[in-house]
Order: sequence, then C-alpha cells, then structure tokens
Amino acid sequence: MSTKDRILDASLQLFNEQGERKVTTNHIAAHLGISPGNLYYHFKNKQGIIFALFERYEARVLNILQVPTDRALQPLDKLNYLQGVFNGLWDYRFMHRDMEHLLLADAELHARYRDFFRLCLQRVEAIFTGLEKAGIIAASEEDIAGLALNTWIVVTSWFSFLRCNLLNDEADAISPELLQGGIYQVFALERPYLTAEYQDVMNELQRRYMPRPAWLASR
Amino acid sequence: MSTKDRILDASLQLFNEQGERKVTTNHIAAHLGISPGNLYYHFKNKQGIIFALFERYEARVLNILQVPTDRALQPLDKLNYLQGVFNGLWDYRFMHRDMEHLLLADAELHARYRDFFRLCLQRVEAIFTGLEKAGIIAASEEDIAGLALNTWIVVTSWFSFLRCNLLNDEADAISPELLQGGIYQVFALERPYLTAEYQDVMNELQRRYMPRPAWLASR
DNA sequence: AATCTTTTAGAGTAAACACTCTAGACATAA
DNA sequence: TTATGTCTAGAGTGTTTACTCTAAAAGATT
Repeated sequence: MSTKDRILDASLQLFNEQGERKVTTNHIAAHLGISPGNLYYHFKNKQGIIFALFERYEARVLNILQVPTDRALQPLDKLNYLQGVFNGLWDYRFMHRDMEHLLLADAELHARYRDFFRLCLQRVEAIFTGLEKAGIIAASEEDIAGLALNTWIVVTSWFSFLRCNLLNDEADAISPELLQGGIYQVFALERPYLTAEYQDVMNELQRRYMPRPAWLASR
Repeated sequence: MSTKDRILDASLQLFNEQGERKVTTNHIAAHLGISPGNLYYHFKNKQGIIFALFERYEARVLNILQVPTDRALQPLDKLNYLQGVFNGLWDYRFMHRDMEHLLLADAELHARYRDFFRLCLQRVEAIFTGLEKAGIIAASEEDIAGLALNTWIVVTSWFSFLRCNLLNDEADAISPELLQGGIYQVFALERPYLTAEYQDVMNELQRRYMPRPAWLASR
C-alpha cells in the first residue's frame, strides 16, 4: 500500500478514536513510524488529509443512496439504506463530530459539503417518493420534504447526540448497540405516514432496533 | 454591574459571535479593558466561565418548558414553547455549536448536561402528553417517546445544520429568518399525529414558519 | 491613621502544534 | 558511472494560548 494511503488509513483510525482535534500531524506520523516531513510530502496540510477522507466518505454514501429504476421499493430497502448509511457514519464518525470546525477551516471543503448535502437530500426525497409510489407510505410532497430534512438532521446528529447525552467517561463506549437506537429513531419519523397495509411489516422491522429500556436510564 | 457579570456577558457575546474556540481568555479581558490576571481572579479557568453560562442557559430553558397544571394545553402553547426555546438557543448559540468539545473538557459540566437533557426530555414528553390529553394529537406512549427524542435532536442541531449547509462565508449570516425554518421542522415532526379537529389550526400556525423556497436553493 | 481584605495590573511562561527546511537515501534510465 | 526524479528523515521554528506570579491599588474596618 502506498504511503499516501497508509497516511489516510491511519488518520481515519486516529481521528475516529480520539477526535480530529486531539490528533496532531506529528502524532499520525509517529503512529506510522514515518517522519513529519514525509507526511507533508504527501499532503499539503492537515486539511488535505481531511479532504481526501471526505471524498472517500462521500463516494460511499452516494453509492448507497440510489433508488432502483427497474422495480418498486420494498420494506427491506428502507432497512438497507439505513444500515448502509449508519455503517458509513460509523466508519467516518470523526467527521460529523466536528463538522462545523472542519468546514470553517476549509472553504473548499465547505462548498463541497454543501453540494453533497443537497444531493443527499434529493436522494432521500426520492426514496420517500419511491416508498409513496409503492404504497408503503401516504404523504404529500410537503410532508416528504419535511421528512427528508428531519431524517438528515437525525441521522447526521445521532453520534453527537450519543456522545453528549449517554457517555459517562472518555472511553469509546459508543457501541453498535447504541447505533441501533438511531435506526429506530429514523423509523419513528416515518411511522405515522405508513399505510394500513404496511404498518405491521414496518413496525416489525422497527422493533428490531428498539433500544433497551436501560439505554436512557441513569447509571 | 460586577466584574464577574461583565466577564460573563462579554464572554457570551464573543463566544456567540466567533465561537468558543476562537475566543481566548486574553481576548475577553482585552475586550473589557481588564487584565488577564483580573479575569482569573474571578474565574478559576475558561471552563468556569462556560459552566456559569450554562447555568444561566439551563435555568432559562427549564423555566420555559413547564406544563400548566390548571388548564389544558392549547395550540398556541406549542408555539410559545418553540419560540421561547429557539430564542434561548439563539442567545446561547455558541453552546450547542461545540457541545461535544465543551463536555469532553469538563466532566462536571458533562454530568450536569446529561441531567439537563434527561429533565428536558421528560418535560417535552409531558408537553406531548398534554397535547394528547387535550385532543390535539393522537399518539401512543411509544410514539410520544420517539417524538420527544426526535424533537430534542432537531432543536439542538438546528443551528449547526444551518452553519454547515447554508452559510457561504464566515459572516454571521444566521438570521432570525433562518431560525424560523427550525420551528417549521419541529411542527413537521408532530403534524402527522394531529387529530382531524386540530389539523387546520395547527397547519395554519406551522405555515407561518414555512421557509422561503429560496433558503435551500444554491446561490 | 493603621491594618486587613478584596480587586486589579501586566509581564511572563510552558506547552502544544502545524508546518518548514536541508540533506540524504533510493530507484531508474542514459 | 552518472544524472535525475521521487521519497524520507528529523531537527527545528514561529505562533498561539491558557494560565501564573508578584506587586500594587482600592476599599473597608477599627
């Protein structure tokens, strides 16, 4: 593997584990056993590393959010979208943790991210429209627009929500188990729009992700 | 006004304008025309200032989120809750901008914030329960729990969402006009649960906060 | 006046960190 | 061998920033 890719992989790992802010470029180099000079030979600056990681993340998410053109959407499609997106979110979880800071520090990334957001929003609206056409939900265009935006907000804020409100110490206590609560919450957004025909099957899917009663209790 | 209060007011202003990260303690002192030593006489450290500001914020929000015991909830109550909360959010907007960082840096604040969150969530659930008892919405307990949590997430993430996805440059372009979109979004969460009797009046309220078509367009 | 407490000034410091610079190793081709 | 372009090492630097320390001014009390 090229040094450039090794730098990206190590950066992603360290950023996810400790947060972008706490990981210095010297730290990344030391972790790989290379010199800071070498790192800066391959990347113009720290933002360059982050930009490259964003490109990976973007490609991954856009690859997931596609509506099939040859068939109608099915209940399980919804689940696949959510699992795919949440897995991507997990693998690049450092990103939404400090998005505002990252974007403020790099105007080019900011512009790119805005385009990414708009495209995602369109795709999510297309998915809800597909669910509507398949008779799974009943919702107006206005409903769908609101639903899509709220979905974006809940999905992109979920990890931040967990870290602020559920973790007790600095340990990486965010587990896949907690991730499930996010899927449940997104299902909850859509649930009141379900048609009578599909209520049972979708509720059954949602219930699989119901958080344990304990996850909100004080410990 | 005491020096202590002047420090808090100046800190709040500067934090809101520039973000907590960009405002140094020397900066705050210079802005007030006092010495750094003086600032540290009144506050143990920068986190002490933030903690005191959080106490103000917490008191303000909890004062708003109360369910009247002597009467049933009315449609306008919902609006008042939202306006009150969003105004508080605006006045302390630096806080949710960097909440994860603030909490990670101060375990005492983190514990306090978790308690605050839990209390808020209970209060929001109580409000939805009140709306249900008043016949304004029809929702199960499980619906209400999901609704309350999604409401919390959308409300606390709204400014961050705006800064990431709508601002073009570093100028303070977040206006009260954009704030309205947040109120609209929270209404959208609740809308599918409205009873037939109240749909018209609530939709009318929500429509006042409908964002202009332009606010999502590219510029 | 004298003493004690509270408040303020302001120079200074230690640590952190993104990034630079020079020089040398290594590979490839003429 | 020599020349050329690519990659790497590692010491070092300039800046930023939260916070300290000493001493003095201001205020209160007897």
